[in-house]
This record gives sequence, C-alpha cells and structure tokens, in this order.
Amino acid sequence: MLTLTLPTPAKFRFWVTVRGHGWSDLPPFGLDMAAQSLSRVLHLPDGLIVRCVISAADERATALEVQVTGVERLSRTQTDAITRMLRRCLDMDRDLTDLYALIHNHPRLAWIENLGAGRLLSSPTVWEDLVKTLMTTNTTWAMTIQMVTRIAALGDPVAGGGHAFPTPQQLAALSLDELSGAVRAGYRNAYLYELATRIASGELEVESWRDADLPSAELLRRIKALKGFGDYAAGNLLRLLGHFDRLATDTVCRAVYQERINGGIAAQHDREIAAYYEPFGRWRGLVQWMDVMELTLVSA
DNA sequence: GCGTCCAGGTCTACC
DNA sequence: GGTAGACCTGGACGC
Repeated sequence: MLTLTLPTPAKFRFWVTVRGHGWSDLPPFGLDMAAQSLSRVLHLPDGLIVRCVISAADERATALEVQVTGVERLSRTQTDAITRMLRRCLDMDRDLTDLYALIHNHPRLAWIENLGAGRLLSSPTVWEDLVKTLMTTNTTWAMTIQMVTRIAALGDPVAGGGHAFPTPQQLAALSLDELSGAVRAGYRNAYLYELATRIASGELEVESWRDADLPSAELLRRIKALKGFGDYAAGNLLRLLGHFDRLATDTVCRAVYQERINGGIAAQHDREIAAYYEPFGRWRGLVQWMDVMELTLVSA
C-alpha cells in the first residue's frame, strides 16, 4: 500500500463535501461511516486501476491522506493523475467566496458558510456523471443504487475486489439485450446504450463539457439533446459541472420548498420555486441543493 | 406465492 | 404551451 498526501484549499471540509450529495453511496465510490473515509476505484489514463481510500485527520485538516492499493509503485505521472482526479472529485478548485458573501447574514442559509458546505462530490469523468444522473431519473434512490451497482460491475476489476467504472467502449461492446439483462434499468437501458455507443464511436464528445468557458445555456442545450435527459437531469448535471444558474427541481425539492420554505403550502407550479431562488443569481442551483441537504449535513 | 398498486422523470402524441 | 398516457423496476401490501 502506498500513501499520498493531498493538500486541501482553505476552508475545505472533507466529510461535508463527501456527504454533500448521494454520489458517495454509488460505486465505485464507497463510504466507511465509522472511519469517515471515502474509497474510490480509479481508472488512470494509462490503464492502471487502483483503489484509493481518502481520509482526513480531522474536519479542518490542511491535507488529506490517500492510501493507494492495487499497485506496488507509482510513477510521477500516475501520482499526478490520481491527485488531479481526486481534486476534481472533491471539487477542491471551487471558489465559494462569492456564495458565502451572498448568504452571510441570511437567516436560513448562514449554516452553509459555517459548515464550509457547497462543494459537490462528482465523478472523474462527465460520462460517469451522465450515467449516474440518468439512473436517478424516475426511480427511487434505492433503485438508483442497485442499477449503478450493476453498471459498475461491468468495469474492469481491481485487486482486492470491486471494479472501475466501465468506459463507454466497454458498454458499447455489449449488445442492447446483454446490457439490459445486466443492468435491469427498464426503459433507461436504451438511453444508456445510445449514450455509450455515441461516445464510443466518437460521434459525441462529453469530457470537454467541464470547460468553464462553456455557457450554461449551450451546455443545457447539449445535455437536453440526449435521450432521457429532461429538465431535472440536465439541471443536476449542470450542477455537477459547476454551473449553478439553473435549478434541478424534482419531487424532493418540491417537498422541501413546501415544508421548510413555504409554510406547508405546495408550489402551484415549478415557476413559483424558480422565482424563490431567482435572487440567488448564479448560485441558485447550489442554494436549492443545499436546502435539500441541510438536515443531512447539519447532523452529519 | 401471486396479483395489484405505487413512486420516480422523460418522451411522445395530441389539443 | 400544456396535458395525458406509456415507459420499467422492485418494494409494499393484501389475499
């Protein structure tokens, strides 16, 4: 086992980031609640597959400890790749200064700054975030976990158990029937297969969607052009890509708006919810998600 | 064990 | 632009 050190930015809170949304429940991420550690199987650009277990000495630690298994030694290039991928997963390069200034004296949202919340765990690739988002649509969270677990099992195995997340090429190499039988995602199977085959063939390129210069409107257009990605799914993916000027309103968001914001009265239309978050400007999507996660994060 | 109902978001056809 | 119905899975429930 090798140990790496990952310096953290100021005000970075490891466990709050890990618990910031449900991705940590989905393989090839894994949680050890007792040890407060996050595991992740990484498929490095050179093909090497390793398992990383990330932990912090305490919540205000200035560096994370990363234990790497599945390999006896790492080259400088491989170490840099692991560091780069984990920094991306843990949203370490996000500057939340403006958000914290916006909500500094807000009676209901000041907890976000106090807790150091606002970073979202994401996947190393846009492809993986697309697949996982698709598997959250029109289903329960328990079902999402089951479907993603079955998808992850189609990836390359790692020493010690578990798999790397499969590449688009690996899923595209199957027939639709084979994929459907393995994943059991219902009508989503066809959408997943189309996504994988279009990326694998080179017709669709999604990794550049992390480019910060890509306007939200253009990114939204590209995402919604994909089969199976409607308003909610597109909003969710935009959030994971760091675009917070769109909402991702689902049933949980509607319930939170009704119960904790609007005095028990349901919104007449999603436009009413959109109007509520409008004053938060380019941060509105993140504020909406923080409203959903408040009880989980404050009690974590 | 079997049948029925239900939850979830998106797509398509239709008005 | 708005709406209805179909799409799937598996858990919950009643018998």
